[in-house]
Amino acid sequence: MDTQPLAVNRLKKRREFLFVAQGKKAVRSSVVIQARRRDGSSCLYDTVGAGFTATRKIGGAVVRNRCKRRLREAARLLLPLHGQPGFDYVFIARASTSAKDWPRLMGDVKSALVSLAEDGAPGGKGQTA
RNA sequence: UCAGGUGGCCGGGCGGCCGCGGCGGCAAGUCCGGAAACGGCGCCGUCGAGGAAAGUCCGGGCUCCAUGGAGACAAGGUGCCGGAUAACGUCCGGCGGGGGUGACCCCAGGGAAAGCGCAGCAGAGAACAGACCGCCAGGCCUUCGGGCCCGGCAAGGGUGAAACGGUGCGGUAAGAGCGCACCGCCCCGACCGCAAGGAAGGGGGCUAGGCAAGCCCCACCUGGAGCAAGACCGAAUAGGGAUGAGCGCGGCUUGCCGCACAUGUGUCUCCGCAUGUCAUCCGGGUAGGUCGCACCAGGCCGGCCGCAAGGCCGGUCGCAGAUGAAUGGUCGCCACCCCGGACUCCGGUCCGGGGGACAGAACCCGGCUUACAGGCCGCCUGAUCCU
Repeated sequence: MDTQPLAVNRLKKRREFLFVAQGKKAVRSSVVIQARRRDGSSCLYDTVGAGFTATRKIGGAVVRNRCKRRLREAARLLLPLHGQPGFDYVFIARASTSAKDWPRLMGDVKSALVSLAEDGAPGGKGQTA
């Protein structure tokens, strides 16, 4: 239980997204979050990774950009508090992400992160599968 | 004032709190990530989406590939004339045709006496037309309603997208450009215009049809692919080359096979298994990284030329550069619009609630097309009112 804020770095490569997609996921009405523990060899245990996705199904480029920005802001505020060190997260926008009230969107993100942390390993040592 | 036409412009503003990307300056460490290439970390300043950034439909710049020159053919595109432009299928000014009382709007608008082809249905007849109903003279018959035969005709009806000129008068048995007037059409055409084209006037009794967005003919244009272009740097693994060291025998297809041998391993032998080279360097090159990458057919202001598109000259400004993709998230206030309520000196005031479109640069320009809440300005037209 470290109380220090975690450093967040962005996932940018396609293979990183595919890797995280093999992990657990938590579904809320305005967001889907996937999480997976990174490989032990190259792991930095004081950081978390974050990536953002909005499919074409959500809307045009304007809507998808807005969804990713809102999720990015939510992740910036919540991930250092509720993310698990050594894990990578992928935030997937849903149809209601762009129009959801900001406090409710934050609530969805927070509860999804918390349930992923409980599900996963107490103390950060559990299996990813 | 109402209705309409047309050209242009805007696409909310201000402020908290938190955050992102570029550039410049200062400051930098035995710092962080990475094998490396390279990237990152602090502070200050500054800049940071659109009129369509969209669709990717044209035209260029730029890059690589191909290419001796010229022509022919094929394929695709363009299609009145003149101008603008780097260029265009764009723009401007004209011409012709069509629509509208008008401002104005719309038009793929070359060629149908080069050739082929097409015209469904309806209708009597549709391309060197045709006679169903109908009209008329004569003959015959008659139950006096009309019918039949032979000939003349195409005015009227009806069909159609289109029926081989229209209206009127004359003419005739009935009719017909048969004759005449006007309109239309065809041919010639002084003169005007750079041209498309216009056109006074003259002649012709009317014949010459439509579709080229069916093929075609004519004129002109076009090499291909695209910034994931392309250039540079550059792991691991496999394979290639060079040098040095190592290297037994036999076979041949000359770098492979077989045997032997060597090395490693299990305590040693037999036997079994594995390897048959090692070191250094070079080149190509994947993941990855850097450049390309933002200063130009540039914006604004003024002057001159031009009806205009636009051109020339001078001044001034520096104006996004991301790459799982920055330019934001959130909360207030104001302005605008709509709805409800209250008050009112009928102009508004106050309170509450709601709304703000289409849409996100991706190498860069010039256009086109399409989408769009709401709003502003100029000019013009037609009504109506007042002076």
